[in-house]
Amino acid sequence: MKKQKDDVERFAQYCRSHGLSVTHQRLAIFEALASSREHPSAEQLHKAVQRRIPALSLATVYKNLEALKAIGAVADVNPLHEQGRYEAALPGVGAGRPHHHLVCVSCKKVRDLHDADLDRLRVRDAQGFDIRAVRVQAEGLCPDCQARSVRPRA
Amino acid sequence: MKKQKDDVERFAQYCRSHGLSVTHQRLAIFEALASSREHPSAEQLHKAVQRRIPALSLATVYKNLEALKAIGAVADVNPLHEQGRYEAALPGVGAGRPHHHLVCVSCKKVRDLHDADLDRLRVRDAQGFDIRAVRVQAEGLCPDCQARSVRPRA
DNA sequence: TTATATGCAAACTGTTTGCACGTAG
DNA sequence: CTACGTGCAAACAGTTTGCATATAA
Repeated sequence: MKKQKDDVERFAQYCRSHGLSVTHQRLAIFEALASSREHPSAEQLHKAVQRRIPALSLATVYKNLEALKAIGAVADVNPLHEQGRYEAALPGVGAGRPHHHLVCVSCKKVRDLHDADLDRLRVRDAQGFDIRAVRVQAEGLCPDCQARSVRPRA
Repeated sequence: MKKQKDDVERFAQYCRSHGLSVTHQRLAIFEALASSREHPSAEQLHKAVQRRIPALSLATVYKNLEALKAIGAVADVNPLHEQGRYEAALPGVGAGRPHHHLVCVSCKKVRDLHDADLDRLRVRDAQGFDIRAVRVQAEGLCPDCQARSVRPRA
């Protein structure tokens, strides 16, 4: 496991080439994230990195996650985490049939996607999970946001 | 569109048979949700229903969504909305390759799911979206939570 | 040296809770 | 009549922001 050093260097380069300084906090946060298989929340990450940097503040974790997302070094697991979204599930009423979702990563709009092929998907390696539903989430830009991004300052 | 009356009745029956009273607030909230294609948030729903019931409180909307989820009449679009979750995305480091997710609906654990077949998925009817990624999210119970649910009060 | 990052505390947003009153069954 | 639901206000949790200080380059 000496490949880790390479990764650190690669991360440092990536930051510099994108105009971000390489602080030890930033480095530690990224290392903790990259070596975790937990898809951690900001708080989990904060706790983990505090073992090495006790003075680390939670605000710094948030600011770094934001900065690293902006340069593409970190990604949200989930584009819809800012507020709960609901749908009717009473069989036969509203959205009560199996379906998938189109999600606009910009305005967070969600549209239903009905596709019998996708309904047939099966997961090969469930890692012991008892799977209840397999949902496809297609992420991209909705028509409105595409139009907006052609003329960014409209 | 006189089928709506049937749906209302069906919803009322469903509530009663699950021990929930049928209040006009509850009915209006469900109708608004079932007739929306927006996968609305609690606040959007609140605003929408307030046009008919101006005194409706946001707390009531939340309590109803909770109650209706408990009897299976409403579903979360997204099992991970309580906090942001992150992953490293630097190409080649950590989770920086295309992959999918196993999500435990009980403890919210997320595991990576690598499957070349799933990577090949294409969406048939993108409804004008410019799709950047197609992610499969398999939802179920993780091994730990399965064990727990065998002995509920351990 | 100087632009950027950090830590702290205060502000905000989305959600939950406790309790007095109201209403469905 | 009585249990369940509602509305209000206060409490909470997660996240963001402003500002003085510290640090990378």
